[in-house]
Amino acid sequence: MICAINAQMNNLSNMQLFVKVVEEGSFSATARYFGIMPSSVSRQISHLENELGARLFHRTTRKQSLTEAGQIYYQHTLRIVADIEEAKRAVSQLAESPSGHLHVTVETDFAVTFIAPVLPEFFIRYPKVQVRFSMNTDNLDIVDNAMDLAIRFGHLGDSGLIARKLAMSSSVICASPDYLATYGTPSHPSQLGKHNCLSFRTAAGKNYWKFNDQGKTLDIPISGSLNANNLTFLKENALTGQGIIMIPSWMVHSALKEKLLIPLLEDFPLLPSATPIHAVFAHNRHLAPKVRAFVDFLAEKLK
Amino acid sequence: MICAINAQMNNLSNMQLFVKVVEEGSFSATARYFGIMPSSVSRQISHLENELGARLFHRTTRKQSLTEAGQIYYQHTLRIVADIEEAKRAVSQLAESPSGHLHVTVETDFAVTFIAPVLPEFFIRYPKVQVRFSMNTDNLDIVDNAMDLAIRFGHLGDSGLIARKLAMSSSVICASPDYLATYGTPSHPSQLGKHNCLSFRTAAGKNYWKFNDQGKTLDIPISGSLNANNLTFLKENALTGQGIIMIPSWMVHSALKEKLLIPLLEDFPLLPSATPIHAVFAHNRHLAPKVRAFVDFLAEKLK
DNA sequence: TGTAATTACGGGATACGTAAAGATG
DNA sequence: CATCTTTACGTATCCCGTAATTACA
Repeated sequence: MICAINAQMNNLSNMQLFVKVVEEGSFSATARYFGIMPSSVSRQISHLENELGARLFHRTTRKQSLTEAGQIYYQHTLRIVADIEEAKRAVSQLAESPSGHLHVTVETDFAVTFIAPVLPEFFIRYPKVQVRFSMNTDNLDIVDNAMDLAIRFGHLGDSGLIARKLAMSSSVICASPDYLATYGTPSHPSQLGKHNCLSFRTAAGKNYWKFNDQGKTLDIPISGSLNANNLTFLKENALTGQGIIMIPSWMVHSALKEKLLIPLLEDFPLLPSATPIHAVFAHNRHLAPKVRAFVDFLAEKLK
Repeated sequence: MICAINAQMNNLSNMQLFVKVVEEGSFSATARYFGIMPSSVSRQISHLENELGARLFHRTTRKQSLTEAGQIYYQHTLRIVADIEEAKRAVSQLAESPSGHLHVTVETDFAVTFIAPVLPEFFIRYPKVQVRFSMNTDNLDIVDNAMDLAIRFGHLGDSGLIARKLAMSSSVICASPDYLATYGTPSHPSQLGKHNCLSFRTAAGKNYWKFNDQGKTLDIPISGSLNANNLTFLKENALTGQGIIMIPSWMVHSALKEKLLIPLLEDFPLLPSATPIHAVFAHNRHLAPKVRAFVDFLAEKLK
């Protein structure tokens, strides 16, 4: 069967057809315009008339004119068809170039450390995107909160979501020179039990630090005077000599360099050796360009 | 809008479905509302997303929220759906009760004699109908001139049109007493050739008057000083004694009664004995109530 | 475990194009 | 006679509902 361009003209709404017939003043001309058979035009107009319960055209085989009902319907449909086109255009624009509002949920420290520095470049590259960050200690549900993107540490609780690895985050054990001068420097993980360990509280609530001691796994129970769910807060307390912390390296990069914090137990690698950082988003099909652009951008910058 | 039973939901546009899903916040609830399967809702939304090239909902199997594209689309479609309903309503109203403008083409004299006297009652009965008369000597093309109704004498040239007989019109031969006193009273059709016959000119241009002479048909060629395409004009000339006219009885009803005109050759019936008067309109299906009302009204009044 | 969304699948309604008929200028 | 609308008809397509699957509370 030969059917011009598209298999089914079903998508071409009766209304669009009707408007075109009015403008062309001919069924045949309209059929040629859309690349369909005149019989289809005739049937679709008839169908429309049946639905409305009113004749739209006075017509013979050679010419036609609008009935009053047809005139009224045309006034309405002309606007409707234009509005439909406009609605498609508005949505498709979002689907074509990165633009619109991008909602991201991310842990504060990661945002401050990694995202903030590169955001200016992102905005220059994608001026039509506006980013709204939600920084929460607990993982926000992507669907509940209409988030386009989440940046998650470690293993992913979300299933059915697309995850793209942005970077690996390795942690380090460290303390301030003050603290070490006062309480001593541990030379083996087992000595941590006697120290004041400032621990980070995830939603899961981890109470152990794991080490690799020459192939053996050491599970060291941690205790201390301070437990918090904010890395910056932990770091500040370590800097003031409150105790020993395990913290992502990137959080203390400059502090280590400036000897404000001293790395500990470097012969006993932490387990897992590194934790992945993922960008998590809801779907692969029809992924909004704004999301793709941001994820690609972060992946590039964190490479 | 309750659509429950209907076999095919094809008419239910994707847009209406989308709007309902947004309002309900659930695919299943929407399916229940429309009386269709949840799988249909899922597929139709997916189809819509494919057409638009953008995801409309963030969703898991339990809940959903609008994407930015979805929000924008919703703003548009909400209005569009309302406009579609309004367009249907506007047209259907015309299709339900007699209302709107009714365009009628009719011969002047018939309108003056028969229609004008009963119009007040018509307007009382159908106050929402406005009638616009086009009085032309030649038959107006119904389609070309977007006429809803034509009132036609004699045999119908229009084919493919619906005709409803309103009345039979019989004609009469007559002249003024003055004329007859001056030129004599014909006692047989054959004598008409010697008289001044004022003839009516139809589009066809009839040059004969036909009589039934005891079973035999007489074709009498007509000639005279006056030929016109207006019955009132002919009648006025007859009244002033200009000649003999053949004219519909109803045109001269009172003139005959008041002896201002005298019937002639009453023993020789005219052929055809009576001419039908038809209401002619373009279609039977979806006949607009305003048209049906007017035709029924005329048929009732001319009964 | 119960409910919601998705996907595969089969049957039936739908809508297309072809073709023929009717109408018109 | 060329062109336009309409209708009949056969077939390809689409869409629905059923049912199985996966995900989530």
